[in-house]
Amino acid sequence: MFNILQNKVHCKNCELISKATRLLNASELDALSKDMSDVTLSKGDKIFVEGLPHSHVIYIREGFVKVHKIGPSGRDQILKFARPGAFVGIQCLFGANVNKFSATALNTVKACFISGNIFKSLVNQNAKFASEIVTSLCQDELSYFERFVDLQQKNNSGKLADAILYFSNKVFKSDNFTLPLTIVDLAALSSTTRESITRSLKDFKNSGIIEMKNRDIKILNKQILIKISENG
Amino acid sequence: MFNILQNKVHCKNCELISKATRLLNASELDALSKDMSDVTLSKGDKIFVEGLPHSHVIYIREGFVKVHKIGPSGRDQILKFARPGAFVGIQCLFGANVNKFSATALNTVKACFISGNIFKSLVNQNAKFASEIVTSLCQDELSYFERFVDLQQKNNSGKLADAILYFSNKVFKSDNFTLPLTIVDLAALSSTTRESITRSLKDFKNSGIIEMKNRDIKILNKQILIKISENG
DNA sequence: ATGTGACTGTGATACTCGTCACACCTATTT
DNA sequence: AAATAGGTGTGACGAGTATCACAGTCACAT
Repeated sequence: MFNILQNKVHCKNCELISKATRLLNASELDALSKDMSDVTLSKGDKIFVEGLPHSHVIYIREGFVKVHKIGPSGRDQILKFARPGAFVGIQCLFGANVNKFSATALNTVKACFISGNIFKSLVNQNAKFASEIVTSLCQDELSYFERFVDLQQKNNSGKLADAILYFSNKVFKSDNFTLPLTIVDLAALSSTTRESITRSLKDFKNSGIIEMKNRDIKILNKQILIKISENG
Repeated sequence: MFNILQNKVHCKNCELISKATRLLNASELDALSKDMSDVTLSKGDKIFVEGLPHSHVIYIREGFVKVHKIGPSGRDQILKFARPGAFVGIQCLFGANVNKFSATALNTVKACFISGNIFKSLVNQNAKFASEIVTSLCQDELSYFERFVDLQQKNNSGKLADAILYFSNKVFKSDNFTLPLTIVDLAALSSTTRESITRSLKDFKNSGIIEMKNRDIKILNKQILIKISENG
């Protein structure tokens, strides 16, 4: 459950300070630090709930967070993952006043809750900080464009291969890792169904492309996985 | 073809100045105005080509622009439309140094080409301007999220209904309008095929939901169209 | 030890939709 | 007048995948 730490560290001494925050001056850092709450969340905790009024921007310091949204058919869809160093909820703060998506902790997460007013005023008074935020929003949106066309056009195997390669290359930087997701999450990420993911995974195992026990994955033939991702 | 006007208007006198640009001070406005080129483009002209190095941010003053991206299967996909008042290419300027999407004029377009360096320096030195840019990026991204889940989960009729309702409600604010798109574009927008759009349109006509001659559309039963969009 | 709930595997079935092939239509060109 | 190109309509077909139903597994609580 939500656990607000008493002895929180001042932002200026935080070793996980973001690139943007580093550009704040002393008084801005003080204001931020005074305002923010340092929180530890457990697996499954909702950080953000779609539809509720927006209140805080969240800075992820540790852990793995899924950012997801309910579609018109009621199926949940993972938009992206937020990992240490990422802000969650900036889009809702500036672009709406309600949460347009949810965010859920996939394991133990340490995060800083920054009230929207403070965050907005920092953007409004410090151009360097704002510029850094612009940069991260832009990078975010570009990768989202990529995903957009990929998910539209690839078949289920291709989408699953993408997901596995994402974890291998971007997250764990290893061919041997433990998925922080359930099969249902994998389906929400790949925009397909639980059953289809099961079947594709079975294909991959039978073809000797991966080994998988519980959520431990070992990639045996990355080249084929890449081919499947490209041709799928 | 590209036609650079000689007698360009100073930005401070432009009646189509953007909300963000209005927040620049006199010297910043001068710098922007001195740098930018005022260009008129014809239908079909490419404003931006995916894969080429990024050079300018484009501000649309008149006309209708499609922003599109080639997917892994080679099919083109429309990410969004840019209309008067919108900047195109900010994401590529800050998030990459090559164009990650294309932009094409759908009719006669008047646009200002602003060199990337100038735009970046404005964001870096004027927090109010930057904040406005952040806001528009955020709004943009939220509407992508919406589209993202919609296109994943709706059937072809639902997606087509969405497209028609978009033009009726957001663009022309009328139930009677001329589509600025070909059927092929409609397919790229709805993330389906030309043939499927033809068939769905035929359904809509046969059911008395719309009338359509060439690209003139008249919505006869908007309620049903909304139902199709919601249930599709 | 028994129940409960979250998660996963799998078979049968139906249906949407993408693909291919071809015809047609309107401009514009030569 | 013929040729070419871009855009559109339509029929037949099959692959891919969503859906449904049910069974099995595991962890945890009572």
